[in-house]
Amino acid sequence: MPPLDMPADIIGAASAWPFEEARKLVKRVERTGQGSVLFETGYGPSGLPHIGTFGEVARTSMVRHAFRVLTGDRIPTRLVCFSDDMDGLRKVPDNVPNQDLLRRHLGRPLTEVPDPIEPGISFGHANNARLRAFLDRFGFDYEFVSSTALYRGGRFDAALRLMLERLEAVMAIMVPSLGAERAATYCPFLPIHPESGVVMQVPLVSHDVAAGTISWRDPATAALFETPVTGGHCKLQWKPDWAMRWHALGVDYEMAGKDLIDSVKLSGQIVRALGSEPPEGFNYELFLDQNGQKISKSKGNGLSIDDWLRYASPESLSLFMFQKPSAAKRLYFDVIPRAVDDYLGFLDAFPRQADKEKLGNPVWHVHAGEPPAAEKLQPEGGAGTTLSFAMLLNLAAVANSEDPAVLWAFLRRYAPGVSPATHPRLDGLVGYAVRYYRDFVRPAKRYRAPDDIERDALLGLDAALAALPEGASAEEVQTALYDVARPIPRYQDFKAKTATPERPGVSNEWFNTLYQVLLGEERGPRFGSFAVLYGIPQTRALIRRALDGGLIADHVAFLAGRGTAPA
RNA sequence: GAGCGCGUAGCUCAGUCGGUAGAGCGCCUGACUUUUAAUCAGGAUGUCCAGGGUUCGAGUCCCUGCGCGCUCACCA
Repeated sequence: MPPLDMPADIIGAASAWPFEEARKLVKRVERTGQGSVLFETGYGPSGLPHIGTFGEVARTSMVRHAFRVLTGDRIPTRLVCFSDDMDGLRKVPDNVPNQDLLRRHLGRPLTEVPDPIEPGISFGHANNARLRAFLDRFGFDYEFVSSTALYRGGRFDAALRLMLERLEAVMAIMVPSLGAERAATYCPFLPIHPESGVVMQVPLVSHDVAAGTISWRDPATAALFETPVTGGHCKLQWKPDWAMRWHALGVDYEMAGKDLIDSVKLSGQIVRALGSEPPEGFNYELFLDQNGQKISKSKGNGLSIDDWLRYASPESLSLFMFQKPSAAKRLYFDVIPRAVDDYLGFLDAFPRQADKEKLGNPVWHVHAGEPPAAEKLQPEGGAGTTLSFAMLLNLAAVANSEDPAVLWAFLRRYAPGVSPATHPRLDGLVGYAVRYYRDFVRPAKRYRAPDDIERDALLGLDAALAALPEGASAEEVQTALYDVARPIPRYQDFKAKTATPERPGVSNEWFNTLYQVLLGEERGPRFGSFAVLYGIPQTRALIRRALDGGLIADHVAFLAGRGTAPA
């Protein structure tokens, strides 16, 4: 991290939430005198990483960076992404193949269940690898930690023996939080069955602190087992597990969703019973879908991480995560363009801002204090401006093209000399806009068949286009358009500004016909400009496809290919 | 039952330390165009949920209430 060239009082007064969070840690360090700080995020590898996983790592990284700035980077920090991969497989996920295979392994640790996709590797390990690839894709600085590896490697042994020693205290914390039925059988230790390998949820028969063992009975056979709590022979129940981990690793900071408020409370009490201080942290609000429902993987509502990254940059998602973690936010497709344009706007403003504002600017947090320069378009004789994503989406619709090169042709008209080489991030935006067009705009198109009058008019237009000289300008095409329609009574407009009885104007209906029949839209671009950029021969081909019914047939096929019915 | 979040323009939402209410979209007018909507300039729009309190001053802080929604109470 490069040194931050800002006065200490400005940094000290920074009020963005990552700074507020980091100050809790500064106080903690002052109180305890500790020489380093550990951040943790948790992950359950029973499924693929999701957008909440990203949010938690991104937000924790922002707090970590703020802490480093507040302390001048004098206190070493680490971020651990902890995978709870020794957890037993509770139910077979609906969205994976080989359901039978998984069903045979129900109850066993995820790292003992074969992966339904990749042979020769466990479900837990496979999902761990997916998580790491996912995090690496964003360039997060983290250390991956496997629960299974630590349990089996003995890293938790001392903490596990301590918990056994303080079992009464732990029970006293947990039991009141449980229903009567569960309380009667609750035990924080979950022995791994030595024969079946299943993570057993059984009542405690007895325990031996000196030996470090628990005794329990197999409910199926009534056989009595004595199992060491150490060495990976036992796992802990969720809340004691969290607490034990905090204690054993010395976790100083972990945030969690508000659904875990009670868990944080109980785990905090347990970690105190083990003689450690619970980590700092806060509870962020959950994400909702378009209708205000909680996003859940099983329901498949809301937005997946892949959905977002198909249409927008990781930075824009990072910005979304930065903004108001304490408010429940709706997370669905429509918020993407807004997030992208907010991001571009903040990036644009950053160089103009004073230090104090910079520390409050989301891009400072998104880019760990070093936001890149905004890519601007410089029209001839004009000031540079940042092209908004909203405008690019319009352009993609206007260009009626899934080809980024066509959009670049539009952009060069505005600012000659620009290219993907000079504006690589803008090129990324162009790619996103094109995809958005393909996935949202194009499916909504409704092509209309021309009637006889329209058919004649289109034939006339085709002939007029054919008669244009090579390299005709947009204006010449536009003029040709008017001249084709002017003699046709349906399109004559005698109320137009410049209309005379001899030379009537041309009504909007003519253009609307072109949009509806040729582009499948109710509105469209200035047609002269469109035809030139799209290409005169291509436009003529488009007209022919409209006349022979090809456009409608193509669109039906396109929709069928996507599995959607025509609009 | 317990714990939260939200309520601001037609819609979606910002609003930092308490100091004359903002953005985007939409809408209206105009520029450009031979009259259409990539663009540009300008404009209109508010019971800041309600009531009370603190204050010289409250969208903002405190209390109460109303409405909408979420989470937890089995597991993680």
